[in-house]
Amino acid sequence: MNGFERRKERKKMNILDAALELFSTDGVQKVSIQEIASKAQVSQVTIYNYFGGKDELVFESIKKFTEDKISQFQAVLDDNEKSFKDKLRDLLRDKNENILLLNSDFLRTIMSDRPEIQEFIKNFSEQTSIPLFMELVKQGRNEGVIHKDLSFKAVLFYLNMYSQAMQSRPELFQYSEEADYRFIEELTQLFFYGLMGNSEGPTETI
Amino acid sequence: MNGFERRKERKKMNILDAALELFSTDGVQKVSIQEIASKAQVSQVTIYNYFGGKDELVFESIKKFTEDKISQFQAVLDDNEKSFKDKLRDLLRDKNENILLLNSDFLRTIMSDRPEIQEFIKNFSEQTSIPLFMELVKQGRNEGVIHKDLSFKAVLFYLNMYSQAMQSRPELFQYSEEADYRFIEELTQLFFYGLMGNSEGPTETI
Amino acid sequence: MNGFERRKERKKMNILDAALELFSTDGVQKVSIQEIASKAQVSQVTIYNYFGGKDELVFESIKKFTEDKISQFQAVLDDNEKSFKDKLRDLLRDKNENILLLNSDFLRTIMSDRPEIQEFIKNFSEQTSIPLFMELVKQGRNEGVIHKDLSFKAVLFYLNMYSQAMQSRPELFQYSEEADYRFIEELTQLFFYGLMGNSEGPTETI
Amino acid sequence: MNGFERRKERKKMNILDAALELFSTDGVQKVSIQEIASKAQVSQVTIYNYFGGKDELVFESIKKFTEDKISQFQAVLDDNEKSFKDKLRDLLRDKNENILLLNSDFLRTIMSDRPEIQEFIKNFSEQTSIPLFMELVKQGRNEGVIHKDLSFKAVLFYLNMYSQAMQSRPELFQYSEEADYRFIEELTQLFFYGLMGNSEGPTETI
DNA sequence: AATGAATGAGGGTTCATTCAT
DNA sequence: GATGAATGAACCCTCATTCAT
Repeated sequence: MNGFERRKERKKMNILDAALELFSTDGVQKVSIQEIASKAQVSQVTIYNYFGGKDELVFESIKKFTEDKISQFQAVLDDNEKSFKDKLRDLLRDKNENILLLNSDFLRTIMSDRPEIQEFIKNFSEQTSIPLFMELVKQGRNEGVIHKDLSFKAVLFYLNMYSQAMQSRPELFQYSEEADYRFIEELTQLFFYGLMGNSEGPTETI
Repeated sequence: MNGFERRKERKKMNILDAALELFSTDGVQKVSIQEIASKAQVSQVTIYNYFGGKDELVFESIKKFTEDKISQFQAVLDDNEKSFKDKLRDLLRDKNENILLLNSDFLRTIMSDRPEIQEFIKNFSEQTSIPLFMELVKQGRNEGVIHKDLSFKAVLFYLNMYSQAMQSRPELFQYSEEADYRFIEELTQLFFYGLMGNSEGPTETI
Repeated sequence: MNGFERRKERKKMNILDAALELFSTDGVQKVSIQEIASKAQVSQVTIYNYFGGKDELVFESIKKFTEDKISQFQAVLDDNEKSFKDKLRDLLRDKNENILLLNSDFLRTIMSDRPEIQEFIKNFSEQTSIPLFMELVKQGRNEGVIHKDLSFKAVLFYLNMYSQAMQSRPELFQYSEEADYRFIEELTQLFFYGLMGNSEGPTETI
Repeated sequence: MNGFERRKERKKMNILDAALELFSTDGVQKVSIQEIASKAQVSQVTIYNYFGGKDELVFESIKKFTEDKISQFQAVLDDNEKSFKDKLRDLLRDKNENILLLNSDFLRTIMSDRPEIQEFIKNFSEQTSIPLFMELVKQGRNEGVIHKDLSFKAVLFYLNMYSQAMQSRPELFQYSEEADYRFIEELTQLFFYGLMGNSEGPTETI
């Protein structure tokens, strides 16, 4: 890749990063191309030259978003030293955003009236995201922390639910000064033992 | 209230209903005053006369939304015949929309850049929604289906999480022809006994 | 029609007049809505409110144009006192614009890529313009100035050709100070006797 | 001219050909530099390097257009074997585009607001086009098919009028399967004998 | 009181043109 | 010398909002 292409690629990334951030924060509809251009420090027209229009830009943003997420995911899974619980903790807590089934707020809003994007997400889930995730669940079963009678589908839904909940209230899970350690412990309890709890002693924190 | 005022009040309600439905479906940004006026069969200007502007209309819509929801909630709670589990089922499954902590997609998007609305939601939660909810949790504890060591805050978060997850995938929980009963049972298991499960037999479906 | 409607109607006419004039002069493509709005002394948006968009405005302009022309045409034809030659002179010379088959430059340019407009023109020609014109040709035949063996179609084409040519060079036909009377006489000769001419004496001027 | 210059010249021609074709078809305003560049398979900037800007490109296109036409014209006139009628037929019918007075639609639209182009056309007409044309008229007079009393100016106008009419409705004059031979004959009649016709028998078709 | 009419501001997009390699 | 990249200006259009009846 020569100098031209490298600079072009970098600019495209700038634009996509700017777009992604603004879209996530304010919603696709509300963000103007002008805003994105300003944030990425390019002219509006450059965005049109690269992406063709707002619709396509949104699409590309989503592609980048999912690819970024999945590679983070992959990185965690690939660490053969870690236990299921460790990996889970990394996935759920440390990453500030996470997509297992790729149905974060951001995506859901967009998908509503964009069939091509729906299609893309569906394919991506089935072909890339879910297979990866199955590996993780297998490990959890082998290590005895996922009940063997639970179907994969149910576990997927459950983990995804937790993942989303944590994303939507990240402040509750970060070990900040104000963090409420007891609260986190309780959620761990709930995660592993449910609402009725178990009679045994305390568990580690996820 | 005389005839004039009653007609005025009815028109206001028409407008709010129309607005709420459109806002929920398409997002606040995307819905134009013209659309709302058409749906409510009034002139655009009438909306301005009644509400002052789009911002105020959004605010009033949210107020109505929360009040509607809370009265549904109240209705369920007030039925002294029902057990905790029954009430929970009604709240989680039967209502197609539910707000415990009032942080549905719809609201979260709007709140982002509207401090007055954030304030309103916060106050409403603290003063109206959460107290109601505490009643429910108490009943659950008394009936032994909520572990007594779990803090109210944790239970609140947990239930809210389930509620949201069910809303985001309503198709998984409706008893339609294609419903996967085993899946629903499993989620019930997860709800009460967590990921590790319990050694006992099956539980009822929530 | 009340005051509201009358004012609205007048504004619509202002806009159509402005549009028509600019379109004729500079071409549809080149004229911006803003220009039309300025000339008609309304806001751009008013144009959108009335006509919906540029395409529709163009269409309405054409409709008005054809209707105006046809009523001028009708007025000439309706005068039962006039001979064929007199009417022809009025049609060809006095009116600065004339449409027999409605294929003036203006229209031809627009029609090229607008099937609905083509359709409209075709229908208008067949149902309104041509029938009127046939009346005129009949009179010409009866008065012996149109050779009886000439088909209607050929005469139509011929007159239309003259009409267009005169429109495209109006300065040659106006009785201005610089007018070249001999030239006009010659064209009359050509009109009635063709390139080879006849052996008889001079004819009147059309 | 060396290899470099020859290649450059060829590129210029490609560009002019592409421009001319697009301008004629879609109008100057509607055609973008990008379109021309694509059709001519060069970069946009090359067009700027060669021609300086769209205005100049339009001008050069017109020059090429007129030169092409006049050399076609010249070719027909130079054939000393052909009679006036034969030449006329070639000019009017066989060539799909023809400019005698150079006032085709294409040119007229452009000229409207471009004084330099108006000037060029005027000069070209007076110095090149019209003198050539006078040759033709002389031949017609000598062969007795143009009445000797008709001024050159009138004949010019007349032929030009026919030429344009034929261009604007080429389908009526092509000897296609659906051609209406009687119609063409009638127009020939009109051409030579005018609206009143002559008493003699039929004439050949032009 | 209620509404049809009117508009300023802003959004997405295209284009002729210049810059920089 | 030729080109991919970049842009200011302008266009069509929509929307929240105000005016005038």
